[in-house]
Amino acid sequence: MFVAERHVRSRPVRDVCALQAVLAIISNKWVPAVFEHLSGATELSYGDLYRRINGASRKMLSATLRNLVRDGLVQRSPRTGPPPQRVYYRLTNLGRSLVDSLDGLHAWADSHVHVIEAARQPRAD
Amino acid sequence: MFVAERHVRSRPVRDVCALQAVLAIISNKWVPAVFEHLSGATELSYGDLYRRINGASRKMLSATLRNLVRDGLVQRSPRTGPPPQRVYYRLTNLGRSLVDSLDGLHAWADSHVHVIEAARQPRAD
DNA sequence: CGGGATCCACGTCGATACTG
DNA sequence: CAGTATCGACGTGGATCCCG
Repeated sequence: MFVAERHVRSRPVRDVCALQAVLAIISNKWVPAVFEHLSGATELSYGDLYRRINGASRKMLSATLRNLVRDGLVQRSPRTGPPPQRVYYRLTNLGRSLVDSLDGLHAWADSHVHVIEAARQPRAD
Repeated sequence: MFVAERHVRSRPVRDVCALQAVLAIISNKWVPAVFEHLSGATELSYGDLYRRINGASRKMLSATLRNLVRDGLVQRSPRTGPPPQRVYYRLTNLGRSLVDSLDGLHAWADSHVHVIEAARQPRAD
């Protein structure tokens, strides 16, 4: 896991691994969508998320949520009651702080992604 | 590529795709390390980077740099001169702005990654 | 020195079908 | 409603060898 731990003299390389670990989490295809929707509501059921996130299969949504719960970013709250049982998901405080920290990158992406895609054009495709 | 473009009524979902595109770039294993090292110097040669980034094969470093150049985040400057030819890489302005925007997430990762890993423990590894 | 070509292992993602 | 099981497609990453 440790990418660079030597030659740490004057320059940063403060902890690329931590960043990598977080990137590994949020770069899973449906994580950004889940974050986006959960940050816009106090809590959403599995079905709510499934309907809102277009394109994700149930399996992928389940796996995504399970991983986020495992990492303590999302809280799972099953409603043990009448037959149509529902499971609600919400961001934990940790999850919200991550979404907040992601905001800067999010804004950058919104305003610069077109520049990147434009730079890619010259190479066909 | 477009994950969520429908059902954009009142809630955000401002542009998850842009974020995903950027995440797809920076979540490539050696990108964070390359960014880190290039942001700590005006320019570094291929060999410099290869020596600094421990664990990366030449192939992966090449591919990583090629992609970053393609996306306009890194500039490639070959030194056409004496036999031991060298190729220098440096961040473009676009690349630097991305690294800057990544700083918030980087800081978050440094201070919270241990919490996440602690949360993961209970499930045996 | 700075790469590219090839082959292979592995993980992610998707479609489908099935269960409590 | 809320998932799990299985399979297959694809992409990333790594090792090795070769080239200018």
